[in-house]
Amino acid sequence: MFSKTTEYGIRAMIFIMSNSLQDKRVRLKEIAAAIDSPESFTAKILQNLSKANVVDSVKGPHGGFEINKDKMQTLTLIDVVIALDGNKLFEGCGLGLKACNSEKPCPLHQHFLEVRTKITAMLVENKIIDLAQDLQTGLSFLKQ
Amino acid sequence: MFSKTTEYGIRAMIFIMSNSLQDKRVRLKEIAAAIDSPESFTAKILQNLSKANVVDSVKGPHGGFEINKDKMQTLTLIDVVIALDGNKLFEGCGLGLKACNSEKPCPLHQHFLEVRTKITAMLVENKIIDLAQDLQTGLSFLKQ
DNA sequence: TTTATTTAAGATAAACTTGTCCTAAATAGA
DNA sequence: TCTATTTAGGACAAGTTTATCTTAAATAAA
Ligand code: SF4
Ligand code: SF4
Repeated sequence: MFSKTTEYGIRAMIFIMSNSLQDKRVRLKEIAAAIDSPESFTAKILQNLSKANVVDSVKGPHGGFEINKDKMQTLTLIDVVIALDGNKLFEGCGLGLKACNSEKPCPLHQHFLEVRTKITAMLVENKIIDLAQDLQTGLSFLKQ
Repeated sequence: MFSKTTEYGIRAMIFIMSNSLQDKRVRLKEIAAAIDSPESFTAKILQNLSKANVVDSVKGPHGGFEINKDKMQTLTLIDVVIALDGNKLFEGCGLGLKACNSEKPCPLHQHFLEVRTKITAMLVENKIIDLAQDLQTGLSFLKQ
C-alpha cells in the first residue's frame, strides 16, 4: 500500500514523537535501531521530512531529531504521507487511465472513490501523537 | 494502489470479456489499442493470465484471447489481482514490520485491517462480466 | 506442404525505487 | 580555536518493475 519510504517515514515519526513527548531528542542511529530500518536510507527520508517541516532537526553534538511543541498536537499520518509520496495515492485514475474524468469514468470509478475515501479518512484521523502514546503504553510496536 | 501490471491486466480482462460476450476473439494488437497499453508488456501479462487459467488463448490465424463460457459468470477482479500480484496486497504488515502479529501489533493494526477489508470486498464483489457490460453500455471507458 | 498469422518464451534494456557511501556544514564543548 | 559529533547533500550502486525485441511454437488456409 505504501512505499518503503513512507513505511519507514511513518515508523520514524512515531518513534521520534514518543521521545519528543518526554523532551528527548533522538539521533539517526537510535531511530534506525528502534524501527529496524536501513540507516542511510532513513537519513534521506528524515532529511526530506525535515525540509517539509514535518520533523525538526538539530546538527552537531546533542543534535538529532525532534518534533516541536507547536506541531505535536496537529501532525497526522497524512502530513507524513504527503511530504514523502505527494498526492500519488489520491490523484489519478486507480486503473491507470491518463486522466481522472468523472464524465468518462473507468469501470471502477465509484468503487475506487470509496476505497480512497476510506484510506484518506484513516490518514487524516490518526494523529502521530496518539500513535506514539500507544507505543509508550506498550499497546503497539515498531518492530517485531 | 495497483501495479502497472495489474492495471493493464484488469483493463485487458474487461475488454476481452466485453468481446467474449459477443463471441468475439480479440488479438493482442486490438487489446493494446483498446486499452492504450504497451503491446509487448501487455503480451507478457496476458501470457501470465493465460497460464493462471484466468483468460484463454488460441494461437495462429483467427487466434487471440477470449474467456471461456464456464468462467464468464464467476470471474471477479480478485482472480486477476491474485494471478498477477499474488497475495502481496493482503498479507504482511501494512507498515512493513517483518511479520503481521496481532499479539505484537503495529500502531496501525486495526486501521489497516479495515482498509484491507474494504479493498478485498471491492475486488470480490466486482464481477468482470458486470464491468464489461457497463463498458458496452457506454457507462464506462478503458482509455481517455 | 508451404505460407501467413498469432501467441509463448526468453533475453535484454530502460526507468524507477531502494539503499550505501563519502564529503560538507553546523554546532557544542574542551 | 580545535575537535568530536551530528545532520545535509550529492554521487553512486543494487534491486525491482516496466517495457522491448527476437525467435520459437502452434495452427488455419491456400
Ligand atoms: S473512474 Fe475513478 S479512478 Fe478511474 S478515472 Fe474516474 S475517478 Fe479516477
Ligand atoms: S498491525 Fe496490522 S499491519 Fe501491522 S502487523 Fe499487525 S496486522 Fe499486520
